[in-house]
Amino acid sequence: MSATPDVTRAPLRELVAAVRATAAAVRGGDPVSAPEPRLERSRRAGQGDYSTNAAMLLAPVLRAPPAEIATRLASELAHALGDDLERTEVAGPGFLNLVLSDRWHRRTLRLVLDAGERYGAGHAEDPERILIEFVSANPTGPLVAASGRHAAYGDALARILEYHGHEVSREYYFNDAGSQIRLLGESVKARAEGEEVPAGGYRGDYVGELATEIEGVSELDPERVAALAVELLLGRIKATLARYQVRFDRFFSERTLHQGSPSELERVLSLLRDAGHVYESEGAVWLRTTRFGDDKDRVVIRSSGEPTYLAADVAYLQDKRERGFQRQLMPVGADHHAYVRELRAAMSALGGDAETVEVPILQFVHLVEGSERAAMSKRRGEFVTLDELLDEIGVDATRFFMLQRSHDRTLDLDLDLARRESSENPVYYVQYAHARIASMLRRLTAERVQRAIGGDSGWGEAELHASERELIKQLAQFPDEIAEAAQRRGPHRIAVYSLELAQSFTAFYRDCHVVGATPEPVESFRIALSVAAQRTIAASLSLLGVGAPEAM
RNA sequence: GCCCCCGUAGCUCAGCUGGAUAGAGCGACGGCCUUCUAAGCCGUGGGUCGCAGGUUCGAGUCCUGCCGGGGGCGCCA
Repeated sequence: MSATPDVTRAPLRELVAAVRATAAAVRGGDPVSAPEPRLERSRRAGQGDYSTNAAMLLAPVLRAPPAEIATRLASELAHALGDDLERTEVAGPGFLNLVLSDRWHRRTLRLVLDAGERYGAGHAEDPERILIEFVSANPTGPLVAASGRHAAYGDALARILEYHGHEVSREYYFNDAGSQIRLLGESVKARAEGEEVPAGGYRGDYVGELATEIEGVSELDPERVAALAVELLLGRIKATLARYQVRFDRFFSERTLHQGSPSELERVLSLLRDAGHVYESEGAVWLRTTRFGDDKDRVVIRSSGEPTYLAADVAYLQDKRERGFQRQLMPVGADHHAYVRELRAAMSALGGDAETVEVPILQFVHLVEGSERAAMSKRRGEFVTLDELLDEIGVDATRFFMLQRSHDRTLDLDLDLARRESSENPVYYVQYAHARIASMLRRLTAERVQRAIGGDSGWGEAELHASERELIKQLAQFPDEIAEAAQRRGPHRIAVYSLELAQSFTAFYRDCHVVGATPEPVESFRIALSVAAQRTIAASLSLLGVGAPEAM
C-alpha cells in the first residue's frame, strides 16, 4: 500500500525488536529452537508498562534460573533502549517488567501523530487479493435482522482487511434461478389470484405487496412473475444495505452461470470431468468430493437434468479464482457449516488450494426485549426485518451491537439497551468521547491546534500523569489490534478496542485539564494527545462502519 | 449415531493462540454537576472459568473423556 516511512508505523514494533534482539544476544549461538519472546501489556499497576516472558523461554535453553537470565536481559535492554527506559524489574516466575520513561511516551505520541490519518494502516506482511462474498441472501424476501449480522461482519472485515493492506473486493451472490425462485413466482401469482400459495411457498406480507406492484400478474407466466419479483426484492435489499452503510462492488447473478453455450457451469463441470473427479450414478452426475476429505460424494446434476446449487456455487468459485483472487472469504450462517467441507473439496478438485477458501461461521442472532425472544426465521409471517431493526435502534447501534461479539458465538441483541441514548449504551459511550474531544477543540483556534500537534513550541518536560501514559499506551496498541482483527477475521476486536480507548480518553479527560492548562507546553501536549485520541477513535469507528459525530 | 460451534459474575460477553492476584458492560447498592459535553465520573458487592483426568516451571487457554445448550448430517438453498 502506501510507502509510509517505517518509523511512523507501529510504535511498539521497535520495542518488540529491541526485546528480541536482546534475548538473542543473551542466548548466544545456541542452536536449540525456542519460541520468540513476547512483549505484553502489563495488566496491573506495579508490573511496569510492558513485560516480557523472554527469560522464562530461555531458561531451559540456557539451563539457568529465569530470574538470573532476566537480570542479564535487563542490563542488555537498558543499553539498547537508553533514555526510553525508566527502569526494569524482575518479578514473579521470571517476568521482566519494563517501566518506560516519559520520553518514550512523548516519542510514541509523536509517532502516532506523524502517521496521520493512516495510523495503523498498511501493516499486512503479505498483502493479498481477497474476495469476500457475504450476505448473499436469496432475493425471495426482505433482509431479516440476522442478515444484519452477516452484513455488518462482512463489511467491517472488508474494511479492516483493506486498512491492513490487502486488496479487497466485496460481492453479493444471489440465486435468481432454481426451485426457490420458481416457488416465489408461484407464490406471488397465487396471492394475486386469491389462491392458496403452494406448499413450502412464501407467505409474508411482502408477497401480497409484490402481487399488487407487478402489473397484470395473472396474465404473466410464473417464470416472468418470478423474474420481476426478484428484481423488485433485490432493489429493496440494495436499498437496505445502502442505508446500513454496507457497500458491494458487485452483485453476482447465479443465472449468468447458466447462460450461454457452453454455460460457465458446463465449462467448469467439464474441467472437473477432465480431471477425473466426476462420475455418473443412479441417473445423476456426482462430484467425487470424498477424495478431498468430504464424508460423501455430492450430486452436481440431478437425475432430472437440473444442476444443484452446489454446481452453480462451484462454477462461481472457479469464476472468482480465474479472476485472480488469491483468497476467498465467504462467511455463512451456522446452519450452513456442513457446506464448508463441500466447497473446500470442490476447490481441491479444481486444482486449487482448499486453504484459500475460508468460511467463517456466523452464529445466530436473538433479539431480546426484556425476557422475550423474537423469532428470526423467514418462515411464516413472523420475522423482524433488518429495516424494522434499523427503524427501531438506528444504523450505528445496530452495527455496533452486531460487531461487539465474536462472530462464532450466538448473539443476544438487547433492544432495550440498544435503544437507550446514554452511556449505558456502549456505542454512544464511544461516540460521546469523540464528540467531547471535538467540542473541546472547538474552543481553540485551528492555528493553536496545529501548533500543538506540530510540537512547535515544545511539549515540555513535566512529569506525565498516569492517565496520560495510559492513553498513549492505548493508542500505541492500535496497529496490533488491527493486525489481530485482520488475521483472525475478528472485527469484534476493534469494537472492544474502541470501548477501551474511549475509557482511557475519558479517564485522561477527568484527570487532566486540557484547554488552559499551564504552562503552555503542557497545554500543547494535551491538545496533541486529544487529537491523536480523536483520530484513533474515529478510525476505529470507521472500521466498524459506525459514525463519529462532532457533536451529540 | 457421526460432524461443527458454545458452557467464564445475577444477565450479555472479552480474555491478545500457555503467563503473575481472571476482566468489561448491563443490572443491584452508595456517592459526585459554580472549571474543557452529567449522553459523564467515583466507590461497593458479586467467580469451584460446566465436571473429571492429563501435558509442565505455569492451564480459562492445549489433549482425552463425560455432562449441558445450539446447529448440521437432502438429487433443498
